[in-house]
Amino acid sequence: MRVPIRVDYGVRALVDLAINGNESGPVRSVDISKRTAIPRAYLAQVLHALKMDGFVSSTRGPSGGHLLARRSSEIKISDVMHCLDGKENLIKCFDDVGFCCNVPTCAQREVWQDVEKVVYDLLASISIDDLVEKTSNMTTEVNFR
Amino acid sequence: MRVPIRVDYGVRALVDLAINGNESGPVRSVDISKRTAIPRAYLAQVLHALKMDGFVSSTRGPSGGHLLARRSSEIKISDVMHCLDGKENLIKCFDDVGFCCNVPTCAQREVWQDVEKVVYDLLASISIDDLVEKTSNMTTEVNFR
DNA sequence: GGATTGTTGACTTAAATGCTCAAGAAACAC
DNA sequence: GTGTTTCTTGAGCATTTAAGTCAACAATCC
Repeated sequence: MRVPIRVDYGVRALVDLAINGNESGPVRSVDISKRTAIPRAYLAQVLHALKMDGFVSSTRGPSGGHLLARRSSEIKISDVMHCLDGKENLIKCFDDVGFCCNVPTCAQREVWQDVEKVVYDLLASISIDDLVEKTSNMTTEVNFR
Repeated sequence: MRVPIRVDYGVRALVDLAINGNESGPVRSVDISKRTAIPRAYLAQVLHALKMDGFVSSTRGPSGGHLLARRSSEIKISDVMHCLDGKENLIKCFDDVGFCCNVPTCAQREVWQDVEKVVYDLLASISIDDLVEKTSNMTTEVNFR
């Protein structure tokens, strides 16, 4: 069980946008890439996906770039997960009828559904803003060393 | 994020062993395969992995087969998960230092660790025996229709 | 010896993942 | 207009992983 790095990239990009965007105008994806160490071209794809789901807005041309389209406190990590990890389920037999559940009694189906729920509930309790806060605390600690 | 079907196979096989094994002697993997709809050859691999981690025992030859090596109430789903989903982490940067955390401030690392914990805690609260119970309830319901 | 069962390793296929590249399209400056 | 800058979009690529098959082998029992 593994979370695709692309989801982590998405979260990182949004946190970066929350910190460096807004007042000072759009943020170039190249700059995000430099700060977050996410490969340029790949980040472009991630940002585009985030745009399609309404998390960020973008403008082209000089002084163009990306901005958060919602308040950072209103973007939950579960939303980002859903956007970037696809709409597929934790295990195939959820949607693919007859894949594994051609067996009349399948008790563990419910287990996997519970796992999915527990993960999404946890991620729904954390917003981009929460991570911004945490990041700024970490930075402070570093400065005080 | 997806749970490998092999983990589900493992759980199903163990539930089948708990139901059909024990008193009546070892259970042939072919029989498990027929009842659970798990491909024969693949099931053999799964059973072997389960044996290596001490969940089942096996004997060869005629009237050979597999048996639970522990009580079904003492096998947690989290154990099976650990056995069959490998010892890798939810996201690469956990172990692979410098993979994504070359950035000094990485707040979401902790988030992914929490997700991992929450999943394992849930799976640790469910035993093979719990699933046997649930299965027998399901079967009863079917019979009463 | 012969049938039966698990063991083991090699192999195949298909899909997903992470990533690059290049041609395009909008926006802005001149 | 031209040119530069930025995002957009689709194609393509390399690697890994998952799921599964197969065949030779080893142990066990009759």
